[in-house]
Amino acid sequence: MSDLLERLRGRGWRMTAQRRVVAEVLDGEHVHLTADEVHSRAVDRLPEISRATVYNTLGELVSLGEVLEVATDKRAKRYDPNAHRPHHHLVCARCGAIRDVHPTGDPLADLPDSERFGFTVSDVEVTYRGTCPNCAST
Amino acid sequence: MSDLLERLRGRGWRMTAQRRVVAEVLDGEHVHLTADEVHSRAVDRLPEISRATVYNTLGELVSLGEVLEVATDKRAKRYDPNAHRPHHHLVCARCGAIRDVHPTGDPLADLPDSERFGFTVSDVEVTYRGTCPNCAST
DNA sequence: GCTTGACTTAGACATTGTCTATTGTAAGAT
DNA sequence: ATCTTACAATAGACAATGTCTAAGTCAAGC
Ligand SMILES: [Mn+2]
Ligand SMILES: [Mn+2]
Ligand SMILES: [Zn+2]
Ligand SMILES: [Zn+2]
Repeated sequence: MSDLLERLRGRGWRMTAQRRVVAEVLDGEHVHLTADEVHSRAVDRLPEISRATVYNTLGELVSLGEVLEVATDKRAKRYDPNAHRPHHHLVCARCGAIRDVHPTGDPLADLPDSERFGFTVSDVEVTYRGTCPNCAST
Repeated sequence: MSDLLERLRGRGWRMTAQRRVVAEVLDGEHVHLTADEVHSRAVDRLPEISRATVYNTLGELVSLGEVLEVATDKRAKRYDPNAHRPHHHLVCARCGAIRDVHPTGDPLADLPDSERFGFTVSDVEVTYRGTCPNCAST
């Protein structure tokens, strides 16, 4: 992920302070941030960055396939910089904590043709829900 | 599903015209409606019903386990009256069409203990994405 | 038929996301 | 180094979705 900026430059991305900051925020320890969380962390480094730019940049990163949009939260979209290693998510229903998980087996193979209704199925998103150890102990 | 109203009455639900209309809308052929779609269909039958009541009633039905909230759409929550037969969803990325599907196998069994991080996992939501036959042919 | 606590309502407010007109600037050309 | 210009950033309006409150209404038990 540290070469994200290089890859983007190679793709003809114009490098600006704002885009660099958004990429750096995504590259940090916090995965699965909402757009607003990305914005507030970006503001810490570049106070004048606007909300619109954060939304634009996130949208571009998604289009480029460098970041995934995940719908684990029923309120806001979350942005996942871990776009290159397929995985799914485990979410605490109480506090919202999110972990990447790697289930065995291929969920796509579990959908027989008779259940595809003529669709061309290209992707599966699996969300496990439960209670995290922290929330269980309180 | 036609005895939904009976079940609710049995649970001490006070029966009002508004709640009856919301239940009737959910009971119709249209599954997976957004709150606003439920409201607009409810208004056809009971013009003075308010948005707040629709949101309240949907929330109550979810709490009672009679309706499911599904996050197939990254914009608005969708409400699924098919709460009593476990299933997952197949979504057209182009037009948003949603189908109920019944994959083989149990996705919960595919998540080994080592990938549960101490969570108590109680539920799995699987969303298959692709292109519906209608959208593919145009 | 009353009474009463639960229900509904209008509309303000909050959150999340999109769009536009204007201003600014990264990067190639000179 | 400076110039040029197409692309990017900005403020803020607007849109869509969801939540809350204070006041009025009514279903259901007596
Ligand atoms: Mn992830
Ligand atoms: Mn369904
Ligand atoms: Zn938790
Ligand atoms: Zn379609």
